[in-house]
Amino acid sequence: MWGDVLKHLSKSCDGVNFVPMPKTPQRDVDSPLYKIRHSLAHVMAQAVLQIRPGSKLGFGPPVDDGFYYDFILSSPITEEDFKDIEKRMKKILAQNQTFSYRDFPLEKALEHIEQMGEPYKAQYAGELAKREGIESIRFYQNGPFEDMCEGPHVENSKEIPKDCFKIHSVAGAYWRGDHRHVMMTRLYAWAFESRADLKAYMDKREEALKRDHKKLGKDLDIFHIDETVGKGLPLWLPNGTVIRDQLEAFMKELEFADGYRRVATPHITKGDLYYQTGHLPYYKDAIFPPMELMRESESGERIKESYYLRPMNCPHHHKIFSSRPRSYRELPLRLAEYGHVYRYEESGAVSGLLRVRGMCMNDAHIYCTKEQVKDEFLGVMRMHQTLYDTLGLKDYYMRFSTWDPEDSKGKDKYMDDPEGWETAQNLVREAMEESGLPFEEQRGEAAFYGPKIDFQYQTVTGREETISTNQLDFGVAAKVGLVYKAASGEEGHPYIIHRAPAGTHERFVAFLIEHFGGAFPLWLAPVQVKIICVADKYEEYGRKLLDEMRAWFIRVELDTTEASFNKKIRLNIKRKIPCLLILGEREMEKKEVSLRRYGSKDQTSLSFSTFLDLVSEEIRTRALAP
RNA sequence: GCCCACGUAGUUCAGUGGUAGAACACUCCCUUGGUAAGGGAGAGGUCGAGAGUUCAAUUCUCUCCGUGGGCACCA
Repeated sequence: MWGDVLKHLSKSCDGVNFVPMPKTPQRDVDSPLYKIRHSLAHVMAQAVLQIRPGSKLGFGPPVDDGFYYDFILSSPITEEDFKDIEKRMKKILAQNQTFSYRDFPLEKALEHIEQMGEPYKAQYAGELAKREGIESIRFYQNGPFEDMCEGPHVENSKEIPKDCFKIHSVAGAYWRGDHRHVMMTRLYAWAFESRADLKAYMDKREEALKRDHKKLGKDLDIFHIDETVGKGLPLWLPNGTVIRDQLEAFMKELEFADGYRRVATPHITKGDLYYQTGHLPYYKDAIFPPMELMRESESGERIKESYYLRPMNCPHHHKIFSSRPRSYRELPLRLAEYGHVYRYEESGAVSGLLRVRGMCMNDAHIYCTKEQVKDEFLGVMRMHQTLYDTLGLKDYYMRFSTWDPEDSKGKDKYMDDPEGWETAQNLVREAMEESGLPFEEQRGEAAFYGPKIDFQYQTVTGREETISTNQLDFGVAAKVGLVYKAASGEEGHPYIIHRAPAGTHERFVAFLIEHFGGAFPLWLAPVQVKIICVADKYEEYGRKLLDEMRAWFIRVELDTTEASFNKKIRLNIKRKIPCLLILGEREMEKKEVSLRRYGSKDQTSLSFSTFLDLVSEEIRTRALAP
């Protein structure tokens, strides 16, 4: 049996059929759809100015499913106004307005925008004017509406179907995406090339929302968030705990096979640790306020001790590394822990299981030499591959998150060591290029201590989140004083890989719920087998099978409710249980079971022993489907 | 934290300036049933919390808490 387990592990680590999706398709600005969306944004602005004269304009670009426009409104707009705005937009479209543009040389453009009385546009124009290579600014006109805009647009509003768009939400958004600026009102609309496309999109969306982990989490009794416990502090119900435990068991196997060593560390720590590691300044906004205890020293002095709920596991693991002198012979040292961490996320950021304040992370730190970095980094990528392949996760892309020294918002966001950044980023880039894995670089998304590969996934509502991460830390070891004795006899600081292929249980399970629509593969399903008897008199046979399956650690239940047979079938299908076993006269006589798999209306009869073999094998191999 | 919306039974939702209703779930009784709702009865709500307006507030106003969608944030 052990041989089997190990065979399975090594097998699943072979081969590269890792085919992540590219990020959202690049926008083709010359496509009809782009022009339609962009033009509709101008039309919407025109309509909004009709009902809210004196409002000022921000930006109004196309987005993946439509467009938006930002305004400083003369008086608020609510959902009740959407119909009116749409009606006015349709009227405008019917006027067959021509979209035409003029290019003004800079000086004239600035003068012109001043006359238009659009302070935000004027501010942006002023910035454009200072940029190199810009000699003129374009203004688009349709009907009475003029907007500073690069285009392109449709030639005439009659090209836009009157029923291909729908305003769907109003939201606040900071001017230029910066929270230090004024908050504008953003109107979002969906827009497509035709009514049929719009309808298809809306139907698909409605269908997707049925998979929302918050809805399914409640329907399937996976987790509960109780406001008396606290915002963002989910309680895992028995069903959800099964999923966590199975996932955790899988990761522990993978980590064992790759030579990780497990550790266990406390959830709290004295503040001194964070002062030593220098984490505190970077995290102070996201940390729960410390617990403060007073104790008395021998001399009667009152001494204050502060304990923090840890926002990350790294410093604890670093202390394990430094608990005694280390030799290069011990590297790479891989310390793994499914560790609980607590972060005081801002109230507006907390959402379902996706952004929480208490979470459990599939964490590990690999301490290694510079020469070992590439191999170790790729080893982690392979572990991701095994996990993702096993779960059938495909719709993600890999983001190479690098630092941006020019980031005006985050001057203090990164460690100040340009050379270190350069080296670390090159190591990651080389490793990734060697592996042939596709990735997209994004500046300004790095961790404070180094570059990383983030696995970006979309929720059913279209929000992008990181589910897994693989980070190369080049600087903390020196800062914290982590050293090893090199072969030369000199001391060196290890590179540290921080990695979490299964992210946090909270977010990862949220994605799995949505990915599987709540119909989990057998190995993850909270209840794997449900026995339904046609009549009470077969329950004894059912109980016998139940006991036998339990002995094999199969999660099985016997339906003893008094509901009608039909109703039992219905309720158990609604719970998305993978295997329903129907027992009656026929089955009992022949020592058989009738099996109905989730998602199929058909059923097959087979001997109980065959069923047991098949189910066990399916669970053991963590198969996605029978 | 900011913008908008929302908060009524376990769940999904209806409703009202004169202190509430449906369906499903739950409990009990009848039904002993072969593949997605058998029949009946019952129980269940400080209408998120607090304050204000009013003779009277679940309903109107304000504050807080929570939820959803955005924005910002995301070690």
